[in-house]
Amino acid sequence: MRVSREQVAENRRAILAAAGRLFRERGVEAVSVAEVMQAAGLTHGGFYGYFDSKDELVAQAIAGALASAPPPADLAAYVATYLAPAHRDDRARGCAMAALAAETVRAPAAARTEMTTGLKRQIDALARLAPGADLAERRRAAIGSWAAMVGALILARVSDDPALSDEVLDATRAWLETRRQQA
Amino acid sequence: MRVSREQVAENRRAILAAAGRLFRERGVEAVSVAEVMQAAGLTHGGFYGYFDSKDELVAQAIAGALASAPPPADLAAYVATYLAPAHRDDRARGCAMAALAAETVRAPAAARTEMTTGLKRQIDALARLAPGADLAERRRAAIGSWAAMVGALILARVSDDPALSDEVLDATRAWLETRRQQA
DNA sequence: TGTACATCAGTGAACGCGCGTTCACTGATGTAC
DNA sequence: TGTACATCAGTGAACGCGCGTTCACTGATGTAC
Repeated sequence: MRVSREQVAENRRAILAAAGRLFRERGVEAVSVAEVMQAAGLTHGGFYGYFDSKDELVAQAIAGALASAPPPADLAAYVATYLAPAHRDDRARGCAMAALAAETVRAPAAARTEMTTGLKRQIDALARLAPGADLAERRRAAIGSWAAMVGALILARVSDDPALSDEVLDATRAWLETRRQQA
Repeated sequence: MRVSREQVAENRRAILAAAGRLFRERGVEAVSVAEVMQAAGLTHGGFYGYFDSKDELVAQAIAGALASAPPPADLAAYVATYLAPAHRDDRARGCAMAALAAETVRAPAAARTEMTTGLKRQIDALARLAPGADLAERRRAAIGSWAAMVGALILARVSDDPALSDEVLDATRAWLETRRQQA
């Protein structure tokens, strides 16, 4: 049954949102096209009216998830929120780069390109907030801090020892804090 | 055809080594049991004489790959080697934590436990080398630095812009360097 | 040490299953008059 | 504005394929004498 143009636009949004959530939570390979469509309230057969392939969905879902992340405004607050247990425990709505960058290394070109675009945007945004005498120093601090944040979130998530997991978040936050105050 | 006890031990080693390489290079889900066995010079049917399941192989391959990594001796040299283009470009023989931690988040319990063990060992080793007034401060520096190293390697690998990829490695290395000199 | 036989590591066909993708069909939407 | 028909988004069965896993069989190894 044909649906209205508005419904088509809405369905497309629902598919991308469901894919963004499911991919972040369970990984791209572990989520089927049928699951994404069901989560969007549709059946799997209609998928190819929206996307040419699962690979195309992956690239667009990554782009959407990265673009929808709130940009950093205050550095200390951003770090505290990013390295919080609540973020660690909410993969489905959390940082798409921490959730998917490692597996995107082996993904088709389009997905890697979207991830690279998101990385550039994030570095630029953080460089505007980072301490430092000149742009080069602020950019270096932005890259180092962002690498530490992404790395810490991944390590905290993989740890099956809750105390170690919390320690990774707390220690990295404190370590970034003292670093920022020294600069 | 039955083979000697020495050959059995050798085959087991070959399977684990092949799995460690292939999993790091292409990810656990993208590598089949048959591929691992072929890379080890065997046929897939014999696999279940060595392991109960693919999940068990994954856990043991992760443990082996993490244990076989050379422990850090000199901090500056270790960071330089870890954040070098050669390491970024050699996933198959590189750091198993950078290659597999993110997807191990959703892996069966045994794999996560092995990854956690490797993480603890690495933090302890780095804490012995890190600068700091007391153990707590050295441990904080070890965790923050390790998170930055793992994060930077992942981000450098996912970037399809070679200049950005190099910059992520260089900037993180320089940033860790100045940090260490301040402490 | 040599022989006879039991053991068991390795082989490759086969299994059930879920995947990405295709397609004939349905019926509500959009449009021409 | 109302009607008739063309369009096309959505459905669900079906496809070919590769996966993890099983199993009957083979033949070299290991052992008992």
